[in-house]
Amino acid sequence: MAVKIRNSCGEQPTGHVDRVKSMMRKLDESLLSHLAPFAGLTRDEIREILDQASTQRFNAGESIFDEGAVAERFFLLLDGYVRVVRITDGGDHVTVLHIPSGQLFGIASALGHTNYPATSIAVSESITLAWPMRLWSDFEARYEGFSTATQRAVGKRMTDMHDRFVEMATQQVEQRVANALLRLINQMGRKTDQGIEVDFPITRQDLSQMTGTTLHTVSRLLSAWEKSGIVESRRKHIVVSRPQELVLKGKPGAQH
Amino acid sequence: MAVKIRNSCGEQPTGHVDRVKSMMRKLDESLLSHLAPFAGLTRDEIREILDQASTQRFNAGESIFDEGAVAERFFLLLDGYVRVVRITDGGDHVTVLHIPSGQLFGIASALGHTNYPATSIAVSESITLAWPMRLWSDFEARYEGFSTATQRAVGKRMTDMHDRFVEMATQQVEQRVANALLRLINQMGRKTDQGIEVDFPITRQDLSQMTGTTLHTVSRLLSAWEKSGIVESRRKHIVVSRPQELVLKGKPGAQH
DNA sequence: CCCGAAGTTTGCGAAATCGCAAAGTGCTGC
DNA sequence: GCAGCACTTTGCGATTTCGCAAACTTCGGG
Repeated sequence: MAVKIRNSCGEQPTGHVDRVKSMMRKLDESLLSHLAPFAGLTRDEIREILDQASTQRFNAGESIFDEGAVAERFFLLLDGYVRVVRITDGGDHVTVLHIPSGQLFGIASALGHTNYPATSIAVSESITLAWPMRLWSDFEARYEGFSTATQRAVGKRMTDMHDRFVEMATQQVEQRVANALLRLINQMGRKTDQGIEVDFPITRQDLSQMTGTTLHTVSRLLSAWEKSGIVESRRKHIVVSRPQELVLKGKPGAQH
Repeated sequence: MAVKIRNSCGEQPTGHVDRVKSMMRKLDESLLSHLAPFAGLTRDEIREILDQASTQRFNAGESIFDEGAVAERFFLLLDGYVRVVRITDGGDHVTVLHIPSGQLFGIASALGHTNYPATSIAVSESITLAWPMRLWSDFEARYEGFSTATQRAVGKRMTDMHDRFVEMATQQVEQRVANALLRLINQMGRKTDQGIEVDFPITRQDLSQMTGTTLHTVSRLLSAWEKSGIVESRRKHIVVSRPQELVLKGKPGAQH
């Protein structure tokens, strides 16, 4: 095994950039072949799909599309992470959803929409493929399983949303934050020596926007958890060292 | 204009029962022809669809299907109202959604599910049509527009859900309850002399389960609003007499 | 006609969470 | 190497909302 190069505190492993560069050079069929919406398609079909796609790179913090804009394109996240947010009249940001790489997003057509219902922002450097939205119905008609796979994806997001809604309606802040963090490390976590780390830069404010609380309260909770040895955190980094104990915090009736 | 017969306080108008009876007798093509999923289909197609359906009647409070059960059938609500709830480990009930008549529900297949993700309960006497779930893909394939219409319906429920999530994350209880009540009278309201009444029996507890609060708090809010002349309520009945003022209560920064 | 169940109201103290303020800390660019 | 900005921490009082308790009201059934 290669010796790990420790880069200046908290950067993505060097592998990332290389991967990105290679993606930008050529679009390999194998990029898509193992993803649910394209599983089972022939090499030629995938080639066809790739040839119609445009690649794009986004820096962390860059917006990919904005709420209300006409939905001209739909996207596949090849690498990185994307956050979907809604902004209220009062200016509050609420994070509706996180997209890990490999998933479609901005799929307004799958929901019968002509405009994007929310804003998408890259939370770490991200690479996307994008297709003109008019191809959506072609894809559904032409490619076996595409439609089913996207339905399933929509269904999953729907039930996730319900889960979070129920959580918001019934649990208190500590439980909500604990569960949000657990979801993050489950779906977008990276193993480290000290535990599982959220795989993109994340602030207290970000967490508060996912859970409907304030950055202050999140800070207090993380401090408390850090004292109990459940998490370790640095600026924009959160490592969960004892996930099982965090699970307890996420359940109603947990001890304090 | 006919003189309105005032029936014993708060019952459904007599027309309801008659309508129900006539539905039970024969299934008329006109029942479906104006509903989005079936719009534009021929008389014969609708006949075909109706012939495969089974009709069922539910009393208020009766469960139509339960969370987790294998999704054997999908439903169309012909008359009445249905509430979709999730029940937490802690036993809390959270209302995810209300279905007005004319809409499909229990459409797990549209979301790629094999089991119902939530429980459905009739909140007033309700009549449903139901089809075996295996027909879902037939319907999608055979009937022009069915698929699109259901996608749109799913999309609408998705954005509604997002809206409510954002609301839950950012607004305080009074605003949430005000908005919930406004949605109820907009979508399932009935005009009366005193204002707009929620068209099915609804308790403080029900409202609290829609908004993530307690029946006590809802009671206090309704009492206050009643004092200001915004609503009038009797046991299980809520009439909004001044909707515009309720809209103000639903906005952040409203005066008290 | 009365009784019991279900739904509603209200008071009051307790708890959770916020909001504001101020200070600390780490990172980046120059 | 330093300045400035972004992010974080923490204290404390204010506010919202809950939780519990008790009484009241309405309705339907026997």
